[in-house]
Amino acid sequence: MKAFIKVMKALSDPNRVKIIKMLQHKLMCVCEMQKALQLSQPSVSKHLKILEDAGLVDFKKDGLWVNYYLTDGSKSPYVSSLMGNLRHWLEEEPEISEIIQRLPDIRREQICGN
Amino acid sequence: MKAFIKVMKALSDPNRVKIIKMLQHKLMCVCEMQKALQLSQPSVSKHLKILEDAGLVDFKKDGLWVNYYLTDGSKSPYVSSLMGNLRHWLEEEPEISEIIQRLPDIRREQICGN
DNA sequence: GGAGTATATTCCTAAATTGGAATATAGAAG
DNA sequence: CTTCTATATTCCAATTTAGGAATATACTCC
Repeated sequence: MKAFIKVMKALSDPNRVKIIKMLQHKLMCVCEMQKALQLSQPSVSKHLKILEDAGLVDFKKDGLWVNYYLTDGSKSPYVSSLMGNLRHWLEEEPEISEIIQRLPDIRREQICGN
Repeated sequence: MKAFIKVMKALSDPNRVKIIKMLQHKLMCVCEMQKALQLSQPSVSKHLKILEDAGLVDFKKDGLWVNYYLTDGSKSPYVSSLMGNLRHWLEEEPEISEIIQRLPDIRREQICGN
């Protein structure tokens, strides 16, 4: 039950859902998401921790950068099912599609260091 | 997006999930759920309102009783998908199965009026 | 009409959540 | 080892949430 609630809570915040939708398109570092979401860096980090604890995302460090990506959810039926559905869900939502459209213009080299 | 978040939030609380799981077995009135969940009556009513607003449950009045039941979710892909999954999800959770076991002994005639 | 009962709503409190500012950590580069 | 930079953590304020007590509403029965 606790695991299920954790996943639901993780997906109960618009910014976290946006993170999931962005990661469907590419692996991203924290500062790229910060730029895309227009949030403070600590706030993004905290959202990512919640998503990680729920088993929705994982990361690999690459020097100073921390690259986040979606898990396959193989360890949890809740995660795998919801992640599958989220591939097509919300695609038409303006809030989402606008962010996705801007994604190609967000590159870490141009953002970080500010 | 708002509709999606509403559904996720509705399913982010253990007591509300328990309500959903109970309603999979039978239509219930508020005082029966109150007994099963060991919660105050206002608290149960408020949970039910949140579930209703999310499109997960609906009700029919029958005299003084208000009978709640699960919607088919035909108006929302999020609801129909999650409700489908919740048919088999959490069946093995002790928190859930214990409540389900006690369900047959909970009859409104013996409860209400106290 | 009035009394009684099941449910909803209001009001208040405690706890959880979200956000940013400030600070700490980790790794790269000199 | 010092400096710089990307990220994590801590701390605090504002908002939201969950709970119960008190109250209001709706329906039944007389």
